[in-house]
Amino acid sequence: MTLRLHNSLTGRKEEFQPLEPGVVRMYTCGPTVWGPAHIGNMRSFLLYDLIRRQMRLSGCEVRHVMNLTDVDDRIIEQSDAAGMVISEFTPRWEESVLSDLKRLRAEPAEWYPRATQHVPEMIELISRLLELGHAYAMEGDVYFRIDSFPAYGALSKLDRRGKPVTTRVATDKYEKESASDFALWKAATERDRRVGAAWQTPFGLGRPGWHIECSAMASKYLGETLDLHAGGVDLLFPHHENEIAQSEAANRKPFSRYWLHGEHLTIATGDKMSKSSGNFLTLSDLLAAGHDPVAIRFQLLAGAHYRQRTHLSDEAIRAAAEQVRRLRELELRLSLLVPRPGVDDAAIYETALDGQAAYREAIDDDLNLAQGVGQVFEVVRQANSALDAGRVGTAGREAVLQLLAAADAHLDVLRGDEESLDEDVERLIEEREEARRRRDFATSDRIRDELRGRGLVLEDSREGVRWRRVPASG
RNA sequence: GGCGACGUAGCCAAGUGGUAAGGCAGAGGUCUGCAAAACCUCCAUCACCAGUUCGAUUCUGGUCGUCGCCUCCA
Repeated sequence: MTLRLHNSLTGRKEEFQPLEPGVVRMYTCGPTVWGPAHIGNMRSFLLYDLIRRQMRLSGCEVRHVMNLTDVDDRIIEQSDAAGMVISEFTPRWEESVLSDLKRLRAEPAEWYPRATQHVPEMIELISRLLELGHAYAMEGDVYFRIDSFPAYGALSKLDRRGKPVTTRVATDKYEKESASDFALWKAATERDRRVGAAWQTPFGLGRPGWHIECSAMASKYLGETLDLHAGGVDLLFPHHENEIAQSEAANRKPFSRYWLHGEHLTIATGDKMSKSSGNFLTLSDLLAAGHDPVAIRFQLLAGAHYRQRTHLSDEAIRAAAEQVRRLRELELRLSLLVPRPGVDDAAIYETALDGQAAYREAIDDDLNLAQGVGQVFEVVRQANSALDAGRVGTAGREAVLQLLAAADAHLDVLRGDEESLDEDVERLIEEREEARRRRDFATSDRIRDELRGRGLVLEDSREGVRWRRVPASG
């Protein structure tokens, strides 16, 4: 069974094969760095993480570009308001996004190119479009001529003939040939110059339009045809549609063979999270509320299929944390197990193998991690049951551990952050063990309650006492 | 107005033409000095209506509801 992905271009699930066997070229739309990324952005970025992990697991070398848009209207506004040039303003937010990604254990992309560092590539691309008649200059702006590209609309399936042409015209300064022509290059304003967002080019002093950076940087790092391009659904139109138009008009080659679009994370009411409207949560907000980043990762990745709209609630994140705990708990039990020689563990062995197959199938079916995780937990329950009954041997243990590892290759939640206990806490735990040996349960219970108040739960097991952190309380 | 998606138990959620995975929460048990953990049991007829079908949650049509895109946005 091979990976099948839902391709937005065709609206169907298709088998994924990279153009060059063994190498996957993927471009994913990153953030505009004018403020903190919100947790909905993170959902998309974790989708990219899931894709690249699966590609690597299937034996491919991954070449992954995620752009950082570091020049746009809001960046210019904010920089100007802060009395800065944009190159002083954006680094802080770049760092903020990259740090969030790290906390959520996203594998780093191979490249994080910045728009402002690729102006020459954009100039070249725009020049080619001008030469080929796909673009025209007008009073310092350069527009893409949509009528010159008949395939326009193939991705978004928008029928542009019937489209109302009102709003767009009103917001643009100059007359365009057609209302839906979009800007490749924008003449610099006074403010653009003031904040360092203006470049000297053959078409005049100006700055890039929104879409051109992706076309220019994608081909620079990955070539003219990508295997896969991903982004949030809100980018499908016009951003991705325009990328296709620019790239294919210039290169006369397909721009990307597969398009993946991740659904939105909504706010609790079901409405879209949006930076500009202010109704959004950041990773920092959730961490401040006491949530574990690993639980957030689990929920964003496996809480729902990526093409399903969903929202994060405290309850959902707590449920995810509990699932993570159960996975870790099982792994620990298995690792501590000393199998009895000759034990018959055929049942759990078979169950684990079936689970592995089911898990793999779920992932192959358009990265259905939510379903895959369901399969894993079916095995988790049975493995715990078999452990209770003493019916796990070496083969069974290995098979279950393999399943956990297979899932964790996507989830990446088993490994905990290294944590140690304060000395006085260690001493208290030791004292309690002493008391228990004396069967002085009053003392031992008092110590346990004391530690519970400090956010530590103790578990007595055959292998000794274990501890774990929980929200501190009484 | 145009295009589109979704509506499954308290919550998160998978899925299929033949009477609905998994997780969290909850209830009752087993185990335990007591707990915790683990396990066992219980907990939905899939928004509504009509149609197709031997049979629909899954297909078709309609109704209601929620949301998205069409304009900067993962």
